[in-house]
Amino acid sequence: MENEHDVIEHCRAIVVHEDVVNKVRQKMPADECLFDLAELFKVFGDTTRVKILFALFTAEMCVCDITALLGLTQSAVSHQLRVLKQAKLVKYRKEGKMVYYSLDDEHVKKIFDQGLAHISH
Amino acid sequence: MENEHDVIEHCRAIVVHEDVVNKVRQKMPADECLFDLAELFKVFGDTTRVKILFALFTAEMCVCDITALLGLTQSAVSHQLRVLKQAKLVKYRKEGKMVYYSLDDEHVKKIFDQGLAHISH
DNA sequence: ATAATATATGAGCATCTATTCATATGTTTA
DNA sequence: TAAACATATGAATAGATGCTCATATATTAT
Repeated sequence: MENEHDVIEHCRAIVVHEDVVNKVRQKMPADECLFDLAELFKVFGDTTRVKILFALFTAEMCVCDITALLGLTQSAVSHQLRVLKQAKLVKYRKEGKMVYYSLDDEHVKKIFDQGLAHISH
Repeated sequence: MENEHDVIEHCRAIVVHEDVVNKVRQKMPADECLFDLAELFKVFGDTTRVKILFALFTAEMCVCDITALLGLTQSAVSHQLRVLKQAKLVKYRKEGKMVYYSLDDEHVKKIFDQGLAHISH
């Protein structure tokens, strides 16, 4: 009963465990879901954005504050805030000519905590 | 007492909230820690790797199985397994000419669950 | 209205990264 | 030993990404 498998690319696959593959395939979330998840983590995959999010754990900050904190250009910070905004991770509030950013998500902290737990072995 | 602030780059910064910046700076983890965290999330920031990890939630799999499941080349899968291995997210076991990969981390599932919670608003 | 200031944004560039292709390594079978 | 096969890996390439620079927008003060 193991001989009638379809030939699967590159592995000459009389050995592929079709039962395992099928079981796994059933339990996989939809492709779109996995794509969106990767997109979310991509946002977390940059030191500048991680720093901004960590900063916002502590306090709401204006762009100028964040720029001062990180020692980057205002432009660089603004570009990254846009990415965080698009990912719905931060929200903003305008007050005069200043714009105050704050967290807009309850999950980020938990995700970061688990991440920190991983890297400390 | 707000007038004696150092001039901080690009913002003419009589307005920067020095107290806030200082408080935030105190609570920031070490740079190296933030860097490592971003590196970890970078690993999660790719659809192929996310798929591999999700697959391994369900079962241990050989490279051939994973290749069949994802419809990629064996080389592509192998390269990504290396990345996951280096990040200590998967471990492997050799059996004859085949190599079986499985999860090597308790945090990934929790991180992914929180991520999924975020993307479903 | 003009100047000053805070933030946002488009273009360009340098760097990084995921895949492919070719090939190497290591194991099993004939 | 030679052939077949599973996996790993180096080099090359195409596409993505983060920063800088210049400039636009919007608000406040003069």
